Amino acid sequence: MRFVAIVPVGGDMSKLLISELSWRGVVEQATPELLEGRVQERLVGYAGFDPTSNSLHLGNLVPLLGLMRLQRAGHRPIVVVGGATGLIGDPSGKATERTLMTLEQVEENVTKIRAQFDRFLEFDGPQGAILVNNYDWFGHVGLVEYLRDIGKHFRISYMMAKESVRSRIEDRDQGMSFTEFSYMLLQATDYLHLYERFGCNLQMGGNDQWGNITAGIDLIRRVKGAHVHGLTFPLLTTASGAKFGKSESGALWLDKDRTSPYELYQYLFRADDRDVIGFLKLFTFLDQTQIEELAEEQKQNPEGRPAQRRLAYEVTQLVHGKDEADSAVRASQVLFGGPVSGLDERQIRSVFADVPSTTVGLSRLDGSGWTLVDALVETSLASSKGDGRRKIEAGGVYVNNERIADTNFVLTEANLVAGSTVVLRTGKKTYHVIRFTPD
RNA sequence: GGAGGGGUUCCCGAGUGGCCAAAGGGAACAGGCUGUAAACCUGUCGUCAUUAGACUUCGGAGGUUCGAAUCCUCCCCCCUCCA
Repeated sequence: MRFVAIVPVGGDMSKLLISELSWRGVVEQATPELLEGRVQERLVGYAGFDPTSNSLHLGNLVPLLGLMRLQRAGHRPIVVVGGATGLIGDPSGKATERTLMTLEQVEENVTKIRAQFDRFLEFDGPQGAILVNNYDWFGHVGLVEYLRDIGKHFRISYMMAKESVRSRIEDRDQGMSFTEFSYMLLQATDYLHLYERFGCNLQMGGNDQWGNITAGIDLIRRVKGAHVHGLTFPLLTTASGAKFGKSESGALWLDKDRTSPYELYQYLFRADDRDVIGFLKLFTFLDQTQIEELAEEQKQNPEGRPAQRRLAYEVTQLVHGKDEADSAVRASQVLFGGPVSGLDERQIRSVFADVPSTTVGLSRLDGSGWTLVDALVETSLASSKGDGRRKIEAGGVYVNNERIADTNFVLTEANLVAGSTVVLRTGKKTYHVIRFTPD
């Protein structure tokens, strides 16, 4: 991998880490000894990822970067994929009971997610990251055994007092199943297990995880008499109140087949001025000086978006690598740079790689041609013909970056750029490339 | 098991026989302004249809009625209290 861990020795290690995380605004809550830099031993820190989908998403990058920073500071990261907990469903931060996923779904998601960690963490060497699936230790535990060994350590009043439980019980028409109520026990057990097996002494997670994390800390104290630590990250919202990491088309995934590098780049490129510096601290490895310089540049030249530009590039590179990041930049330059009609074959190709695209047979343009409305629907730029027509009427549809106001517009060979391509756009920034192949 | 309250269009939430494709808000989408920003303003927001209009929708299945999201029957699910 790309980096070499700094390996200082001694009690300052955790102090360095915590001060690094602090100036970046990564710490929402932490246990006092950790926060005050009084932890002497090397940290073995874990973060859990429940397989609620077949890919990690942008939001997962926060704990993931937490693990990366931990490792770079000379500590040891553990990734827990929640093959078991994913079957139960974490009520934390959820207003409503969730439908259970099937075992097959979870297994499939676990497989896909596991593979995504490779590019972020160093798994080799004595301080190498460890990846485990909690189904490995939950899959065969019997209920009676579990209730005796773990359940006995939890008082109902303690569990009821947790925010995740209380808010649901208090809600007049929500309530909560025993299944979800039990979730915190499972997560606490994870921590205990990792403590016993790997000497794990830190759990990190989003701030909604605080209750689950402290449940684990308390369990370990009771069972082992040991003192371990916890840390939570702030939950991100954007300045305008939207959830971070959700675009109009849903979550931004780290899997390039679900969210292309170009889309990821564009999402970050559009970050609010008020958010962008915070995001740079949170999502990049740029140091304090570099970020201050960018903040200054941003102030001088907001329309140049130097901070957003850098943020988008850094994150895209982190997630997809340098080549993908470069081509996302190129595609953006081409599409937002001016008229598309003058594009040559090479530029077109660089755009293809990343921008959402559709390939259709050239014969679609034969005869009476392909109506623009139909093309919008087929490329998902419009959700229905009515929607497509409305967008055209409102002046929000462009063919090769030229506004089309006629709802009856028909695409023909005359609209091809570089002999094979039509660039559709709705609104200011949603592009879709159609490639026509001989058939 | 008993009593009561609920399930409405993406979300919240009004609607208790026709004036309901269904108020209001949010989200979202499009336009304007701009910096591919924010804020603000405007429009749209079930499907098809250029229009007229047609069709599908209010947990599910039946039924009453000229006509049902609204009434009746059965079923499913959720909440609260009692046992």
